[in-house]
This record gives sequence, C-alpha cells and structure tokens, in this order.
Amino acid sequence: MKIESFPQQVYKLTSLIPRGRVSTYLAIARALNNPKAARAVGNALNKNPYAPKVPCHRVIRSNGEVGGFANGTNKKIAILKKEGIIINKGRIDLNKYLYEFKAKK
DNA sequence: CATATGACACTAT
DNA sequence: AATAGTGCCATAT
Repeated sequence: MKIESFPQQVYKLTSLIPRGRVSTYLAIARALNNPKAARAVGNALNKNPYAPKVPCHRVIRSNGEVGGFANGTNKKIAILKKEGIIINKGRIDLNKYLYEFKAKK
C-alpha cells in the first residue's frame, strides 16, 4: 500500500467534496484518523499546491464559521455563495451543506 | 533536536 | 453568547 504524506491525503479528501457542499478541518482530520490534527489540516490546505484542482474553499471550521483563506476570507465566502451555499453572517449551516466522507475502514 | 507558526478545536470564564 | 486560555498536530527554520 502506498502511504501518502499528510498534506497529500488532505488534498485527496478535499478534492472529493462536491460542488455546493462543504467539509470541515475537523472532519478531514477525523477521516485521516487524526481527530486532533485539524490544525495540521489547515496548514496543508494553506500551502495547497493544487490550487484549482483542490476546492480548498469548501473546507470550513467545524463550528460553521468560514475560517481563513490564503486569498482572503472574503474571497472564500464569495466563491461559496457562487456555489449555491447560503452564508448567514459569515456562518454556514453544516446540517445542510456538510459533506460526509466515506467511512473508510 | 528545539522553537516558532498557523486556513483549528475545546473548555472555562 | 462572546472572549480568553490551553491543547494538538504537521511544517518550517
């Protein structure tokens, strides 16, 4: 089996998020069996060498806040709205838009 | 190897 | 509810 670097796995999962849906740093960390690595996930996405290939703008905070973005949080929000996601006061309804990764085991 | 940084999360106040 | 303080992980230096 091929072991991919942490950021590599993050990009892979992130690229799976369909348009109009979002995920969270925590969810990704969990999918990688590292529930406490949410921060590390953010770090990986921040570098994001696969800019257009990986929809990093679809990854938000677990509390529903948009979070940060290398190009400016503002931009992130604009894109998400364009994707059809309703943002209320810089917050996103996770119950509606959260995309769940396939439980891999 | 030690310290510092960051697109986070949780708990206590 | 909003603000601080603390914990955690992966990188960069």
